[in-house]
Formats: sequence, structure tokens, C-alpha cells
Amino acid sequence: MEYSIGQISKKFNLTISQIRYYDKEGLLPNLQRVNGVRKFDDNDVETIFLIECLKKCGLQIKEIKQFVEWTKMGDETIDLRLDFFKKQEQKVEKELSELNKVLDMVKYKCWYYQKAKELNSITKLEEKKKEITPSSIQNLFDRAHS
Amino acid sequence: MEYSIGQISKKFNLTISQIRYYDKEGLLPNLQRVNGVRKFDDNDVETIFLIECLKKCGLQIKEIKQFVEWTKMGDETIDLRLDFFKKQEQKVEKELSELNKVLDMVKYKCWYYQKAKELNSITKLEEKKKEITPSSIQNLFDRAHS
DNA sequence: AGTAGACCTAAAGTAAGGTTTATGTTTTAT
DNA sequence: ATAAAACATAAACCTTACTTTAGGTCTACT
Repeated sequence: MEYSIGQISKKFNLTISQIRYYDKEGLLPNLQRVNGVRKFDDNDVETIFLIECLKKCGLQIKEIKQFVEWTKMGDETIDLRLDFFKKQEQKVEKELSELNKVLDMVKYKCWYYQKAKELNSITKLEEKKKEITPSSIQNLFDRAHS
Repeated sequence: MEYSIGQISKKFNLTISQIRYYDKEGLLPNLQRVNGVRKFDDNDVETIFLIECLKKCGLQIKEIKQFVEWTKMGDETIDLRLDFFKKQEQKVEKELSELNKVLDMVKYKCWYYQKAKELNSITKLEEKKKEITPSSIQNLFDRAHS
């Protein structure tokens, strides 16, 4: 399949200028042009999908570019690319465990403000908190702080 | 307990100028000063912990500030704060499921480049890929793209 | 042939989240 | 008492990842 920049923009929910920016920064090395107009094929689509993944890993554009450079260099950079993804795996797993703690905190706060709403007072809640906090809720708080 | 800005910096792994910046932006409304020098108590520590959580939720400083303003306003904003955290809960749950897909993709890539390393060739791997990809690995790829 | 809509570039502008710099004060240890 | 280390401010500066602007080209349709 072939796509225009406008179609890619809709497919990935990216702005057109974002895609042009990624191209300018060298993230789309095999992109074809017809009379100056960009034509995206399935490989380019897969590249953009990967760029999106790597952005969600927290990588900067220039770090993603480094990876793209390695893919352009061929088989001699296979080891570098394997190490790269092993590092990302570690990072994402750590981030997931962090984000689970954040979720625990947010859930605790939901409980907290629900109770505050029922009592119509933060002060009253703070007075009663120790008695009325179920252990399941206390666990959320404790895990978030661990 | 009382802490200096330097101690807080180490405790949370934030730079001193970051903490001063948060203070300047109004994120630490109850912070005490002695001769102009900031003194952080346990409430401030808990506030900074919450700021860190909200940053990990993807909130901007000014959105966090809005929340801080609500806490300053007292019981009349309990409902707003409850809604705020309910929204964050949704957001973080969505982000967790996104990040799990990212992890699937990264794991797939780890397998891919491990095999490429064994074969010492991307081209050979691409030829054999369909035959040698275990379904468990294919599942990673498919989930990442779902 | 003309025009609307989608595409192009280069360069300037922008927002967020800080950092750096320059200068001065406070605290702590000897 | 004094010097070093830690603290303070204001203002300028920086980076990242875009967006906007201005001016032009390409494509499709009537």
C-alpha cells in the first residue's frame, strides 16, 4: 500500500508538520518522493509505528535517530541494536512498576476524597482517618510510598 | 522532621533549582522560611511526593498548580479534587495498557535482534522469519499492533 | 483554463520546564 | 572571627519538539 502524508497523519494521529519534522530529523530514511511529494509504503508505516513506540519509551528524537542510523548501517550494528532494545526492555519494565505505584497513589486519593465528600470535611476525615481506613486502602498508600 | 532544600534534593533526586522552580510556580504553598531559607516539614515532603506522582501522570506544572489551588481553597473544592483523581485514574490505567503494548514490541525486537545475531544477517532472518517465529513471539508483535 | 485542495520548503516563533549566571546572604565548622 | 559550604534572588539563557508563517508547487476536478 501507498499513503500520502495526510493519510499517515490520520492513521497515526500525528500532525502533518510532526511527520515532516521526523523526516527532516532523519527518522524516515527510505521515504520515497514523487515530484517532491512524499509517498509512504508499508515499511515506512512500520518505521513510524516503531518511532511511536520509542517515543513512549521516553526516548528523544536524536536517540531514535541514532537507532535509525544503525539500521542504515546494516549487519555490523546488530549487536548495538540488540543491546539498545535490551536496555529499553529494562527501562519500560521499571517504568511500568513506577506507574503501578502511581496508580496505587491515585486510587488512594480517590478513596480519600470520596470519604471527604461523604463527611463534607477534610478536617473531620483527618481526625477519623486512622480508624476508618480499610487495610486494602492503606496498602495502596503504602505500596505507592515503597 | 525538618529538611533543607539540599536534603530534599537528595531525598527525591530532584535538582535544587527544580525545587526552587516548583516553589516559584506555587506548588509548595505552605513552605516555611527562616531568615529567607526554606524549611521543609513532613507535609511539604508529602506534597513533593504528590507532585512527583502527578508529573508521572503526565500533568503539566500549571495543572498541578490548579490542584494545589483547590487544596488551598478548602472543603468547597472536595468534589473538584475527587473528579480530578478519578480522571487521573482513567488516564493512568490507559497509559499502563499502552505501555504494556510498548513492552510487547520491545520484547519482540529483542527476540528479533537475538535471532539476527545468531544468523549474523538481517536478510537471512527476514527470509526465514515466517518459519522460525514461535507463536509466543508472534503474539507479542500482534498485541503491540492491536 | 482555472481553481480548490493537498502538498512543498525555509525560517522564525513558541511553550514547557527547567538551568545558568551574577551577586549577595546565612549557616556551619574550625 | 573567619572561611567554606549552603542557601537566596532575578534575569537571562537553553533545549526539545514542535507550530506557524510566508510563499510557492502539484494534483484533481469542472
